[in-house]
Order: sequence, then structure tokens, then C-alpha cells
Amino acid sequence: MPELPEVETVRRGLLPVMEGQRITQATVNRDGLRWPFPANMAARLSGVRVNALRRRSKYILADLSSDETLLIHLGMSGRMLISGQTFGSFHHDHPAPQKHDHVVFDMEGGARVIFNDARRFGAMDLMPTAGADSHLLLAVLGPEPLGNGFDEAYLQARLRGRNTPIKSALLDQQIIAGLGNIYVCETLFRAGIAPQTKAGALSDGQVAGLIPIIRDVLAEAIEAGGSSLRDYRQADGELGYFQHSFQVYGREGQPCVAPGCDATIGRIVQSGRSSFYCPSCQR
DNA sequence: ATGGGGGCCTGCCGGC
DNA sequence: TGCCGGCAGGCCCCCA
Repeated sequence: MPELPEVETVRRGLLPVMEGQRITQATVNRDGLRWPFPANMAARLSGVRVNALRRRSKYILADLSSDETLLIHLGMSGRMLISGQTFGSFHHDHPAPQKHDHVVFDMEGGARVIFNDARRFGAMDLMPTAGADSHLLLAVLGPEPLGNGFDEAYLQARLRGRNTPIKSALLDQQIIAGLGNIYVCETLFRAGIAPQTKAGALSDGQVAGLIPIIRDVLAEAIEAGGSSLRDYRQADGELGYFQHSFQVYGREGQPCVAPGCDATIGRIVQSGRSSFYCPSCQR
């Protein structure tokens, strides 16, 4: 589902209706998603203010006035749907409840935020804000690709000697946090590196070259409001449009976009995931 | 330690 | 129209 750019887009969409506002009532419609929800989650979320809405990798973190932090993961199909906003004289009414509306936040400003997740691969948890970084799901994550801790020396060190394909290595959240299948495919195309290449076989120059490419791909996707496939929607229900910029993802059998290249985009399966690539441009 | 595969869920799409 | 197989943005867990 949502990779880093989509999660960042969702976070930005939620900011105006959640940050600095109180959750007047949280409604929890099932026991859990991927894992059981923490005890008394609805009560612990009702009546508290959202002091800050942050992102770490593909997780949204809401720091609450109760000194707890709410962790939200969208899994593959999770969406945050917003209603009840007023734009000038236009009021956006709340929609009728939908299948898979698992958690509902009614905000003091009148907005309603609904966590809807058909496949239930998503997750929510609550933890003390003071120890949020040491949460089991967050402590193991590698650096943020758009942050200062992600540089040539780091990535070279992490890939050195690794026998796994570079495709799998870049999907490994412990090496770099936030990339998913789409943006790894697009990154490797731009880098001209075949997805099957062993991570440890890349030259230092090739690894160094990946850094700005990863940053560019992610920044462009955030700028475009993410990518919208079957399940993903921006927080306000609008569609992101980065999917129109895909050069290889989902383009099996179509011509390569590189000038002068007459090859067709191929697809192989690695670790159970589809890798799209140009067999001519990527070596 | 590392790498690969299974499984979790539901929905959608294409083919017959 | 209906059924069935294949596929989907993530990621934990188990096994070799």
C-alpha cells in the first residue's frame, strides 16, 4: 500500500483537521486489525488533544495531550477519509458508514476522520510519547531516505557483502525506511541497475548514485500527492497523480520510455513481489 | 546471520 | 451473468 510518499500525503491532509484539535470522540468498531488494538483504545483517544502529527517511515504518529502517542499504519489498503469540513459556505457532510470503517475520530472542529481498511493489514497502537522511538515497530527501522542519516557511506556499508538482490535490499525497512515496491522499481530504472543484481556486487559509485535518485523519486511523488492505485486515496479523497509518472511499475509488455530504447518492460517475481524493469536499460 | 517463502485479508479484473 | 485464478502498495514469522 501506501509507501512513504502516500503516507506523507495522508499526514499533510490530516494536519488541518487534526493537529492542535481535540478528539471529542473516538469510535472503535472491531477488536483490532493486523494485531489486537491496545486495551481501552477508544477511551484513551476520546477527549485528548492531538498536539502533533508526525511521520516515521510509513507510520503516522499522533502525539496526544495524554502523553501517549498513537501509531497508525495503513498496511496495503488503509485509507483516512475526511468529512465534515466547511469550505466557505460549502459544508461537506459525513457519508453513510461504509464496510471496513474500523476506527472513527470525531474532532472538535466538526471534522470526522475514518480509518477504513478492507484487507486489515494496517495497525494501530498506543505508547508513552517519551518512549515512542523505542516501539518495537519503529526501533528496527533504517534511516529516513529524505533525512540526514541517509548517505553514501551508510548505504555502502549496509549493502557491502550482501548476497540478496538489490531489489530486496531496498525493500528492507531495516536498511532504508519507507520505500515499497513501486518506488524501488522506479529507483532501479532511473539508476540503470537490474533488480536481480546482488546488492554486494554494486560498485561504490553505483551505490552512491542511488542516494539522489531515491530522494528525487520520493520528493517528486510527494509533490504529486502520491500515487493512486486500487485502494489508495489521499486523506481528503482526492487522487494523487504520480502514477502517471511511472516509467516501469505496472508497465509489463509496454515500450521502454528511454529515448532510443526499443525494448519492452519486463516483469519478474522476487521474494514473491513483482519487479518491473527494462531488460535493456537496466544491467 | 541471511535469504526466501508462506501467510495474513478482501476486492477487483480478466478469461472462459 | 457467474465462477475461478491471479494479482495487489506491507511486513511478520518461520524455516533452511
